[in-house]
Amino acid sequence: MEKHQTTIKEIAQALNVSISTVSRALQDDPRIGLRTKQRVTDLAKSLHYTPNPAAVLLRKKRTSTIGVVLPYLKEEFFSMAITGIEDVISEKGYNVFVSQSRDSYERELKAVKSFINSRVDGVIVSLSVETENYDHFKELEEFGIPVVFFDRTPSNFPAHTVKCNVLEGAYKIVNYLVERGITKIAILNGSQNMSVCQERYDGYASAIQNNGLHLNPDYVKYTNLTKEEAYTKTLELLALDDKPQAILTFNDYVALNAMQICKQRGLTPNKDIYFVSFANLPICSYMENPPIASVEQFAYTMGETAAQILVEAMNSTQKTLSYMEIVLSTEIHIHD
Amino acid sequence: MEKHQTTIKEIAQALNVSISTVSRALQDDPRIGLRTKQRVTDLAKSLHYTPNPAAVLLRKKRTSTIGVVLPYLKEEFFSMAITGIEDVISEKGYNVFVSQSRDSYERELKAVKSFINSRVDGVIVSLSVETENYDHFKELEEFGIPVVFFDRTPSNFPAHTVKCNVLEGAYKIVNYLVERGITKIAILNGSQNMSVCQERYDGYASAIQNNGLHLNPDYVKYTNLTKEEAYTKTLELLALDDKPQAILTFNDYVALNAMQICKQRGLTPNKDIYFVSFANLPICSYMENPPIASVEQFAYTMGETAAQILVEAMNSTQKTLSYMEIVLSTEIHIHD
DNA sequence: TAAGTTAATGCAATCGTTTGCATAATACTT
DNA sequence: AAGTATTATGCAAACGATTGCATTAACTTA
Repeated sequence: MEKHQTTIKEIAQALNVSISTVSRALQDDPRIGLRTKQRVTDLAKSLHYTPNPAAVLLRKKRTSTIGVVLPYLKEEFFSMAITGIEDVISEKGYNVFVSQSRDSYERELKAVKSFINSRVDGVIVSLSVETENYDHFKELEEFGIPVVFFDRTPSNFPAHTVKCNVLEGAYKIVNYLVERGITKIAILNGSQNMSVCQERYDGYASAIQNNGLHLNPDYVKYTNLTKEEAYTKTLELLALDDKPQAILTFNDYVALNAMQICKQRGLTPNKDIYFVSFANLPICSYMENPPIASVEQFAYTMGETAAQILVEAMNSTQKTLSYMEIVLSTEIHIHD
Repeated sequence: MEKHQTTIKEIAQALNVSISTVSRALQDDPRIGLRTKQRVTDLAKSLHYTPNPAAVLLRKKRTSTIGVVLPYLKEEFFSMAITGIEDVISEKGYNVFVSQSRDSYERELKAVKSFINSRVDGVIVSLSVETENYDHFKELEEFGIPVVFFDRTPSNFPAHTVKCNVLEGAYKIVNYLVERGITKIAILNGSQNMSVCQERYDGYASAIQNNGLHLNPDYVKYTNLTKEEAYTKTLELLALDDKPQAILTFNDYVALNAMQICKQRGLTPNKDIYFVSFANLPICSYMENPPIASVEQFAYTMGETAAQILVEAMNSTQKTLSYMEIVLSTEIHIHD
């Protein structure tokens, strides 16, 4: 295997100039004469010269690579965010490493460690459900690698963050239900330790209370985002004497699973029991009875924004003491 | 920014030994005494030493990184394949770069070029619909970078490939329909220039003919996999005087789009007109009326297999003259 | 105890670039 | 024509690791 790759040295020898001249010519350094520059670039092109990234890194200490860790690639929300990140980052000449935590703390940790080993210039993260310890991100900072969190952001940990105004979204969507005369509303949330879940709950709770309704603790469920828990918690809700008329779910995937179990119990989702959800993913447009309303979270924009902040952070030479916290506003989509 | 990172040299100075001793100690070279080895590894650990990948690469000429280019991350088929690739490859100590072509030849080309620049050790590809020219893969080979294709493999281009026995799958699923008494079967295929599409057609055609049925050219449609073409070609089928009773689609996404337009025309999919499809993606389990049968393609296994072949190819020193062509057998799932 | 082994460590070149500091070549003044 | 800018190039030392070869220290053994 191992085919030969042209080096700057060979170009120098072939042209009978020094290595530094070639290097400078290729960088369009004004010190190099036009004729020489021309000869160098011509030869480089014809030999398919490509600078050895290792050598460049060794000097420049930049890999022009960023790492992204997120729960699941297969969730449209994340793959759309990736696309946003890619579009911004690749335009700036960076490469992207993507790693899935599959909602496991262990895997997230491993991914971050491996990003440190490969000396990425920056990292974008959306936390796994399990993550409660943030030491691996502290370690990144110790290595001088900036980090930006999006959507699933840490709580009580200072960092650049990008998220949606989940509180407002939850508030608005509950309001919408109440306006339609639906008053018994449950919430099938994510894990308690995720700040987005806290905010969802807060929005939900204040909408309930501002409408003079009773905040029923039986209506509040948390899940670890697995299909199993979506099932059991939904069944718990259905088993209540005073069944809820509607369920606000953490996201469309939780909604899908909850709806599936409802069907199995003979209930027609969004007829017998309403669902409202977060994300508004394209897959929902294929559903027979999709959630009647959802909070759009602008995954692509989130990715873009996170990437922009990261690029800034990577380019600023001095250590940042202040962090950016971007909150994008949400939008409610009615599906009927 | 730029925090300091421990080097082998610093460890050497601190311990008053030579750089080479430290290097060897860390590699557990038998030449180094046990006491020294212990002191070195201890100090390395306490200083959070991590070898500089650039320096290692410069000597070893291996990045321990592979690149993956595929159409869409958001398609479950591909994200499952990625997971298979990741599992194999990360166990062998490699990192994975993922890039989406979004079914554009341009983007695929760019991704491959950037993989060359960053000197990945190997590449796994599933072609974009548009790709008809394979020069960028030839270039990879010129750089000594092995390539493995999966699922969407090139035609008339010698290479390592992993795919399913699409022909057999198509044959079996058409047979299944015929057994159920359905004889007017159309095919809504992908692009003509993809070999998997050719095979789908061949399986379809021979099943039709072996059952003594008429191979109606009006029933054969090709699409570029966009939603729009799924719509228009489905409408063309619906507009025929002799409407098909069932449609075999390229994959579940095409099926979803085709079914959507049927609904818009007042037809209930899988009641008024049957669908059978390829892939058998998890999302289909959430559908009201999913395709009545589908050909399972084992995305995860494909990813795993492709990764294994790549690892082998990367480790073999001499240039391979023969290529592996793995054909996984398919399985038919009946959904009613 | 001198000679011969063996075990442990060090030297220095190398990988392909970049870059600060010379130096050489040319052009510009007067 | 000699002195001074100006422009174009080259030298050589980094960057952080690996590795073939040389060297030193320690241990046997007769």
